[in-house]
Amino acid sequence: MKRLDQYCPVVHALELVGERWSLLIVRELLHGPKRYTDLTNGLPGIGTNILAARLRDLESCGIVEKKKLPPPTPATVYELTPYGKELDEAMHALARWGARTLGPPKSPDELYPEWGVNALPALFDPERAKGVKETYELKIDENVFTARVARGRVEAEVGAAPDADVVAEMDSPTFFALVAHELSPAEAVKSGRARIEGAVDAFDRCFEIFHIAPRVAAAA
Amino acid sequence: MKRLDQYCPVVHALELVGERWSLLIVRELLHGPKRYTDLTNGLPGIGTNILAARLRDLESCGIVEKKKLPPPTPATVYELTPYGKELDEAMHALARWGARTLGPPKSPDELYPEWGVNALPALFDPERAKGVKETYELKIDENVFTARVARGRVEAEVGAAPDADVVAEMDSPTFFALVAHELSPAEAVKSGRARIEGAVDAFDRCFEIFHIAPRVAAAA
DNA sequence: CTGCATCCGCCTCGATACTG
DNA sequence: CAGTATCGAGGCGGATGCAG
Repeated sequence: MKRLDQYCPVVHALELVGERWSLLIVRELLHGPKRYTDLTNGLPGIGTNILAARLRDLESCGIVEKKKLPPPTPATVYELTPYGKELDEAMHALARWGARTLGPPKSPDELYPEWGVNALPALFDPERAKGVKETYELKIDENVFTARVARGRVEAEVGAAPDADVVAEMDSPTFFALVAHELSPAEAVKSGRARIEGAVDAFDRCFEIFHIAPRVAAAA
Repeated sequence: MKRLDQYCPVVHALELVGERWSLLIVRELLHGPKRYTDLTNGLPGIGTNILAARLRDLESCGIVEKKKLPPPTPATVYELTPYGKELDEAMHALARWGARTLGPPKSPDELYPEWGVNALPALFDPERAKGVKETYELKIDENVFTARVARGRVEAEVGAAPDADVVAEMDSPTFFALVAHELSPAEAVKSGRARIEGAVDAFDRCFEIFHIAPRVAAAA
C-alpha cells in the first residue's frame, strides 16, 4: 500500500496489511504454518505472483517468517511471527462486524473445513465466559469442532473432545440462528434441529458465550 | 473490492470496507458527520473521484448516509449509520496493533487536532477500568482531550473538563512513552516531562487504563 | 510436484481539469 | 462547495514457463 504519510496507527496498520489479500493470507496462517501451494488453494483467485509479492512484503515487515523444513520432506513453509499472530484480535473484530450482514451459508460446501476454529474465537464473549469452565463439542454439518472455555478464554480446535460437557449436532443454518439468538437452544432441541448429549444447561450457556450482535438487513 | 466468493465473514467485511481509503473514511466519520470538502482535507492524497466513488459504495451498503442540512446553510454531510459506527471496535483493534510498530511522532504537527479522541478509546483497557469512575484531562502538545471513565467504558472528547480528577500536561513523546509503559507516571512528573494538577493516584491509574502492548522493533 | 518469475490485458488508482 | 470527466501509470488476475 502506498505511503499515506499521515501519523495514525490505522494508516500504519493498513500500510502493513491493508493491501488486497494481505489480511486473508494472515487468516490462512493463523492456525499454523502453511506451504505456498496450500495458501494458493486456500485463497481461490489469488495470482501466484501476487501471493509471492505479498509474502515478501509481509516477511519484510515482520509479520510472516519463511522457514525451511529439514529433510525428510524439505518444504518451505510460511509462519506468522508473534507480532503477526496478534492480528487475531483485529481480525475477529472485523469478522464479528462482517458476520452481521453475511447471513447463513447457502450451501454447506461454501464453508472450508476449519471454519469453526476461526468462528468460535470471533464469536466468543469474554464477559459472559467469566467463571465458566466447560468444553463444548459441536458437530456442524460434517465438521466437528471443540471449544474449551476456561479462565475467561477460549481455545478452539478441529475434532472431537472425549471430555466434553455437552456434544451437540446440528446443521450450519441452525448454528447461525443460534449464535444470532434468532433461535433459542431449547427450541432448537425441541424442534429437532439440534441433537445434544450431555448437560442441557451447558448447551444453553454455550450460546450465551458464543454469539453475535443482531443481524443487519442490507449491505448490498 | 472484487468478489472473492468465499463464505467467510472477514472476506465479506473486506468486500465492504477493504478497499483503499474506505476504512479511513470511516475513521474520519467516527466522530460525527462531515462534509465532502472536510473529508478531502482530512484525507491528504485522496482523489476527489475516489472519494466520491467510495462514498457511493459505502452508502449503497448501509455504512454511510448522505444527508442534506436544511437552510440557513444548506450543505450535504456524510454520516455513519449505526452499523457503520460499529466498525469502531475493529478499527481500535487495528489501531492498537499498528501502534506497536509506529513509534512516537517525529513532530507534533504530524498529528491532527482530534487524534486523542481516536487514540484514547483504542488504548482503553476495560479490564483495568473496572470499578473506576474518573475523569482525566490531558493537555498534549497544543491539544486538550478529556477522557471520562465509568462503568467499564470510556468517552473521549476534545476540550477541557472542569470536573476532572486530574489535569496533566505533557508533550506527545511523553504521552507515547507513558502509554507504552516505557516511562512511569512518577518518573514523568519527577523529571518535569509531565505537569499535573489534582490527584496523583488518578494520574497513575490513567496509564494503567490507557496503554498499549510493548512496542515491536521492526516493521519496515 | 512445489515454488516461484514472467508476460499480458484489464481495471483501478491518483492527479488534474472542469462544471453546477 | 460538491462533485463529474478525462487520462496516464501501475496494480491486479490469469496463463504460462521453468528450476529444484
